[in-house]
Amino acid sequence: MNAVPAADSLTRSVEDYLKAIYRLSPGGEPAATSEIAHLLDLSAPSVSGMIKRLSEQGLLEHAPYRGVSLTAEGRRVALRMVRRHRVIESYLVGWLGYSWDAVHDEAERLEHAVSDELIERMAASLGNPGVDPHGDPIPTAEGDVAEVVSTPLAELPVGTTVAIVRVHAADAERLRYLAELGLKPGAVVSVADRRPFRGPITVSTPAGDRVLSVEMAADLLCVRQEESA
Amino acid sequence: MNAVPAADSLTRSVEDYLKAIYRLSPGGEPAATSEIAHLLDLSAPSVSGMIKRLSEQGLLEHAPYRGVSLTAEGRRVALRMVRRHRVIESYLVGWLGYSWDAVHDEAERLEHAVSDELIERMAASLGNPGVDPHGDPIPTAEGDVAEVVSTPLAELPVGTTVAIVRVHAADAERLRYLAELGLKPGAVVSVADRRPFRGPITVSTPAGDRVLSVEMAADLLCVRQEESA
DNA sequence: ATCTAGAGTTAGGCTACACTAAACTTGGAG
DNA sequence: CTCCAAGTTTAGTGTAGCCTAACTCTAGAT
Repeated sequence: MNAVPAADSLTRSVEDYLKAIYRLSPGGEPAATSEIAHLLDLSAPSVSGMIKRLSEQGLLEHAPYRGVSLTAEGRRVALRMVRRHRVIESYLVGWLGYSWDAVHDEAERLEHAVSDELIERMAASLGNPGVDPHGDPIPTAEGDVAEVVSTPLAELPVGTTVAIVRVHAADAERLRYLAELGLKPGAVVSVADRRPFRGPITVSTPAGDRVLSVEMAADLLCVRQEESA
Repeated sequence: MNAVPAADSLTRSVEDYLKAIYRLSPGGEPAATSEIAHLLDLSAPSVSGMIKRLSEQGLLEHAPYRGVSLTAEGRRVALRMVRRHRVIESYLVGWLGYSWDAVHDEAERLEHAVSDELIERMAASLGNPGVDPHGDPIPTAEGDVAEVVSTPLAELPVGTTVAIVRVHAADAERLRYLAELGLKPGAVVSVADRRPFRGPITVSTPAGDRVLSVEMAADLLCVRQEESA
């Protein structure tokens, strides 16, 4: 009745730890125990214990009191999980009518259960997209990520015209709100006004002006748009 | 990062036990510890221990040394898992190009990870089918199962014309072989010959005659076909 | 140069779920 | 009616992964 690959068979927990550490070390610099604990909603000692086990397994490099970083193998596993997560999110939005604010939890559970086969079939049926519904790049099956250099809208000067390429809002409510405002990946907007002292930012969109807090604008990653014509 | 329903939160193991017990008590009569152990590939003491826990949780009725049966609540959970399993199998075949012999393991893992929401969306996108690719009935979200009364092809007399409604082969190889022979749910066949002493059975199909062992024929569940014209 | 707050680790404990070995029930054979 | 084999349960362990409490290290303030 049961017949799971089992060869590698990393547990859900292990996969979550590796993914979290990957998230926390964008450049490869070590991640702190407390950061991991906070991200995974666990106690610091639990994380300490798991770090020890994963180091012994060769998935992490641990300098006590100095933080952890992924080994090549750990990074491979983490990227595999990220690919899974983003392919699943894309599939749910693309084929099953989910909205982009509702896919995270589902993907969080499914990413541990799907086979590589299924992920590849999902990706293929979507035309092997390069980014997920939030604009986050989907690593290839070989583990390559195409990171686009982008700037938070919050840091752009007045007058700039940009395309939103990525939306990093954590929670569903924000995502829903941003979608209502038309602020999704692909949208072309320009910064119309910025109030001082971290005051609200006004952006012009094809559908009208929107006023955003700085925190909200920090979630919108943009690339400068070439002026056409 | 994690936000799973959690309210009910039965573990994978528990879900597997309940599903196994459901499978073993088609009529509600108790299932034996050893049968459960065999089906789940566990030791008998492990099963005994779990039975105790699940009885305390009100999911099982346990008469020591006499076997276990599901409570109403246990049955509800089991049927939910069966629905999940069969909807997933149907979806993989219907939309992701899987063949019917390749879906079992995938469904076995996914059934524990999907949300009710996703199952309903999958079912809807298939037009809420009543049976899965093997012809097994899919319980409704409310927990009703429409069992069709069927007879194993192995028990039919020569001359009978039947429609195959359900194929119970356990392993992928057999399923692949049967598919090659055109012996799938929906196929209309008639029993052309039966050799004595559990000898081979010959069935006529639109695509030609097929010779099957009794064991193979026992996997093909059929309903008598009304003679038309 | 020292002290101390805060981060990190170790110690010890708990639950879920598996295992083997040993003890117990049951029902059928004699 | 007794005995035994098969099946079941109890007893005792082990591992994964979590927790709290207590201890240790590091780095910044004085």
